Amino acid sequence: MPELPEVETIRRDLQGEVVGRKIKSVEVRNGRTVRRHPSAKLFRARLEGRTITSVGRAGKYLLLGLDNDEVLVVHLGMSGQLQRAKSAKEPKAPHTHAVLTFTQGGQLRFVDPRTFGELFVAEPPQDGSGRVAELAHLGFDPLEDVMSWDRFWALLAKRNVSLKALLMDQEFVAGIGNMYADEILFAAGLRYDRVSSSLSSQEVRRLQRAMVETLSEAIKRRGSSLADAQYRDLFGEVGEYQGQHQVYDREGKPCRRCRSIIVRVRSGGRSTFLCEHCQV
DNA sequence: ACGCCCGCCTGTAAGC
DNA sequence: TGCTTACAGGCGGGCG
Repeated sequence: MPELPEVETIRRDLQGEVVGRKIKSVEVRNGRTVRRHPSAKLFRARLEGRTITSVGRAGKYLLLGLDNDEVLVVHLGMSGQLQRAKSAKEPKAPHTHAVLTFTQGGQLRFVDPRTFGELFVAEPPQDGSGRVAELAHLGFDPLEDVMSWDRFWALLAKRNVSLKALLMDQEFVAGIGNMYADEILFAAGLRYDRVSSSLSSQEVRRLQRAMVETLSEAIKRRGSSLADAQYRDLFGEVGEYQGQHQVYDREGKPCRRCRSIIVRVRSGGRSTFLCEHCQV
């Protein structure tokens, strides 16, 4: 399940692969993928003939800047993948829902078995924030928007939610999902159900540090690929960070720090993994 | 304000 | 072995 580290890995690879390329044609093979648009035809018309000028990211969204200042937004959802094909002749993977063909040859393909992902073209950002209107709700970026710990503390103090709910709230901080929320909370030594406003200054500092370091390290290892909804990068390769996981998907295994057994609890239909000894 | 549920999806794996 | 069921979860919406 692609979260910030996986999306950032793809963003960095895309930069060298698609910037400067002109979109010759667009094929939409599953209309659900472009559901924000009235029709696939209108989606295609917004892209054909455009050149990609930049590749950005906002939370879990990829932002492909176009030469008319519009933005192709790519959201991978649960199971979305972008695949770089050197030639149109390469066989298409099952669930290939959209294909961009470049004038210089080669394709960018969107593959998404569970179809939670989507593509849409957004109007140029209007308000000077640099953010397209559809993504205006997103909170700060944990890696781009560095803030002092006391400002972070002030943000936490305003809320009375569990730490896990807060970390996963895209309107608070953008890019963290179920998996990295658990890993960050382990690294911070904090339980998922601690109320955000109850943290001491030391705990706030630990949380902020854990957030930045966990996500940075995961990017260095090119993200996490698990058995379910295998994340793959632009070239079909798996990530390596799953080998570093401390708690996520490690139910029943010994904590790498204290050897206690990692437990799984369920709430709201979601799993949380934690070490009850290391996280207080 | 917040917790929790549902619906949207399909591949995988566990259970009978 | 073969069928059924549960599970994975990002996100938007709704309900209490």
